[in-house]
Amino acid sequence: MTQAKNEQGTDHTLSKGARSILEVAERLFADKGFDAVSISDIAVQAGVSKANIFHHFKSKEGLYMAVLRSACDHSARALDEVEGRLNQDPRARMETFCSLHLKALLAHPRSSRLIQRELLEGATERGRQLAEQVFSDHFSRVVKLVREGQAQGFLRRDFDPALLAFLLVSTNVFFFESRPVLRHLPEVDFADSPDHYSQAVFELLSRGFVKAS
Amino acid sequence: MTQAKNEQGTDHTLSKGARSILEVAERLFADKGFDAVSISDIAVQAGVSKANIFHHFKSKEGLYMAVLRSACDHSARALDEVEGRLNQDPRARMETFCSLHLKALLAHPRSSRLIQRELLEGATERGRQLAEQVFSDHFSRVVKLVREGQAQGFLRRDFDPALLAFLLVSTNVFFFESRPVLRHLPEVDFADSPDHYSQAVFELLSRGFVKAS
DNA sequence: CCTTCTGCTAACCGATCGGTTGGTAAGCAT
DNA sequence: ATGCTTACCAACCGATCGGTTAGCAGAAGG
Repeated sequence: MTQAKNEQGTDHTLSKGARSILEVAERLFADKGFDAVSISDIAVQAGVSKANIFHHFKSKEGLYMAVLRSACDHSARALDEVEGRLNQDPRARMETFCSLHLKALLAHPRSSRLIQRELLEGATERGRQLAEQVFSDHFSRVVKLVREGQAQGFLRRDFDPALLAFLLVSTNVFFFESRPVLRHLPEVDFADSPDHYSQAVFELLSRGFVKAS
Repeated sequence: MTQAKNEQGTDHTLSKGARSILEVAERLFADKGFDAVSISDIAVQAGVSKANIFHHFKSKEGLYMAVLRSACDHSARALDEVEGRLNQDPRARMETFCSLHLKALLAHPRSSRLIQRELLEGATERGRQLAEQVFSDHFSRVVKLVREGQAQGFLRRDFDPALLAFLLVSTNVFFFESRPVLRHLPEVDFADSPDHYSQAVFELLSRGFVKAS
């Protein structure tokens, strides 16, 4: 089951029909969730017959898992790319990591939503462990980054690195997650400027909110 | 449509059957989502006939909205209680607010999950504006709290109060949301000690992660 | 005693669900 | 030409979906 993919992530070993099924399925599953999407929906929007979907994927769950796997791949590759672009200054490393991580979330909203939904779903097994693996993979990298910052003396050493890592990830993920709501809030003006948000969060986290004594 | 509820939140104007329908529906909807739960499921687990559900609620969506409304009520009342217990010291006010807010999330996981799920669902209308209203209501209170802290001189004044409010809420919500995953992460030891987590987050946020120069 | 209302149910409805069957058409190697 | 595989589809299947109908038991009120 090795998959040959080009730089866009499209698999050219798949037929045109199979590819359009995957694309449509990703969109619908990400937007509405597993149960709210029917095979007929996907078939109609992909311009193929319903039976053809079962020709390419063994079941609805199989199709969903294929979509989820592809989303996890995207997510992992996006993070690889982020790490590749990290420069050497320890302070800037963390800052650019956060900024780019948020950008990656926003650039692939469907993948992000799919993974996030799967994490939220406690009752069903389905692909939770897949999503958990992606999450913990990302998380470990952030923890590593924080530890390096502490080792190099840029950061205080008297806090749990996992805690800071969790704060960084959570603010990014929750920002992504709640953006539609944030837009309606009169107090919030950063909903549509993720760059500004990233920078402001980092500034606030780094110096703290307490008035210097 | 006035509802008489006692201090436990159970509505004694409802018959025994109707109450068990609501309880079961809340559990199932919170655990599995709207589409993954059938009326038959609810009927069987509530020990009533399927038709009886439609006798008490006009449709599946109607039942769901009733459940969601009750969850929003719970959530709002929990927050009221939190605010009632706030003491006067401006620093302690914020800290206890965060701690109690997280406690409230964890104490009513079903309500929290229902609202969160609704916020995540962009494609369907259903009860999103209800959930959004609850969210923005909570959020406004936190913003107010931060503003007071700034006015009283405890906090720095050179950051956006909405931003700090968002950080506080997001860390709590995301902690609640990702706890099942956090338990599996080797780096994390605060997954099952929310008190310790609250206190550590507050400490980190207040002083910042940067080494004092 | 009779009516009315409430809580409740068995049986049923059309629609849609995920999935299967039997088949066609095209490509490709032998 | 033949045989095998892949891509694809119309028609169909049993099950289950949300929702309706018709009616029963019992309490309330006149």
